[in-house]
Amino acid sequence: MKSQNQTPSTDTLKDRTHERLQELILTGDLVPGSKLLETQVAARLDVSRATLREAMIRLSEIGLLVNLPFRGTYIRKLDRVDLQEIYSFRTGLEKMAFQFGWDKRDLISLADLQMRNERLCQTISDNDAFGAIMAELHLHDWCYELSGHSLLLQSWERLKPNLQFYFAMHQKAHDRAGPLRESHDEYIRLAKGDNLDEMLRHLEDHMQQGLQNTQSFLDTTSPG
Amino acid sequence: MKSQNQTPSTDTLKDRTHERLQELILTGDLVPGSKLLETQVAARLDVSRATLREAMIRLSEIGLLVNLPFRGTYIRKLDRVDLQEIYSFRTGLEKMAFQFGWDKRDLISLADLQMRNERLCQTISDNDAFGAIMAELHLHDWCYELSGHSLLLQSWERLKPNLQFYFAMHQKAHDRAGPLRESHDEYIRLAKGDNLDEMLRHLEDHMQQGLQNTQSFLDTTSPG
DNA sequence: TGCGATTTGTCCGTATGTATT
DNA sequence: TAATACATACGGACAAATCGC
Repeated sequence: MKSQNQTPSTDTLKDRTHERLQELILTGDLVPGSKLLETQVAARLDVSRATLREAMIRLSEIGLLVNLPFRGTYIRKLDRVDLQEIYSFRTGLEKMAFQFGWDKRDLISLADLQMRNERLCQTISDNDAFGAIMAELHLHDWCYELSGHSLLLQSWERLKPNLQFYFAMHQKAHDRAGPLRESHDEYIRLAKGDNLDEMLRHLEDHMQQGLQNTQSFLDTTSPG
Repeated sequence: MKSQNQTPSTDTLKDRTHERLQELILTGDLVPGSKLLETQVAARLDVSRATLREAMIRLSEIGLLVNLPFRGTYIRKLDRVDLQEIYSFRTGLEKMAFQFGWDKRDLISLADLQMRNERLCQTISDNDAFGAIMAELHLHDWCYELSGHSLLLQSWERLKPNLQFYFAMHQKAHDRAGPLRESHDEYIRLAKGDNLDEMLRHLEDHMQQGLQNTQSFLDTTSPG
């Protein structure tokens, strides 16, 4: 008996547990650096320890959790170097995505891109910071889907939770956050254009700007 | 302070099981497309089902196994499209690696590269096909280590077993295989030089050549 | 189509080993 | 050093889903 609908997630408890635990991390409900006690978390999520452990393995693979053998599993802590790595890697991935997908663009996919951007602008106008973060990521999903490259898409899907995680931390620290209103205008314009090299060059700037927009608050946090 | 032994693998049975199972796949001991019966494999590896399941999750993440909920876990089958994806993604990753690591090269690391190439040439001379495959991958490890980029290195470490897997299949089908004697001469020369763009351009050719060198036999195999 | 056999998903109790106090 | 807390690992159990006839 399952009145399960909205999310087409697989219907194994392990997978739902994976998603729920990721939620708890991404919303900042679980504090970075803190230890996860298996019995405690299992009880909280109302699953067995075996099921929880299977869910945690995948979160460790992604990088949201860190497992130290015989010592425990901890919520990932992000420092400035980690964030720089995430952004530089993301830049490389997205350049690949545009290279693979460039010739696959058509009217339909470009209209789709346009829609995603409008949704982003809408959430920003609404002062919906969390929604804006999700909308921005969804905007960037576009090029990966366009590429039709499953390994590339997988890699992006693995990286994305780390970005969300950082944004959540950022937003929790200073409550203003999120992308700026016009930050994607040039991005969209170039993505619709016919100059791939210019698009690729812009990506470097775009990402660098995104990094610096969010990175700053780490400097004010206690080191270590 | 613990006296370190040969294998720096972690001490947990789950991890050793992961490695042993990967061995069985990479050596072709387990046939691509075949189903893994948990009780049977667990008995063969002399571990509990729970431990085996935890090990299998990570192999599913890498892509060597495919898990279908309630239906079972299967050994990955690679078709021509998969192989093309692996190679195109690998090309992108390695270009990133050289970009990140280019300015970090010094006499020591270049001597290290030289050594890896000489070892590769040696194994080829010895007609040690399996050793040559490992030596070639180790040669390519160089740029990822040089980059000092943990996400990039991780990504490569995830991709590498898929390459090994394919090489193993290839070698099992036709027993001649492995890299050619001079295939890396230009690669090494450019990696030692001072023209990054030329290096990046060569990578495309190098990978394309590697792909076509191995891809051919898939055409002679039954489709599906 | 249906039914029995098989296998996976999940839970629990428990024992062992490791880290920490 | 001893004691405690916890992760690791096992084996058995059962329901639910799938598979084969």
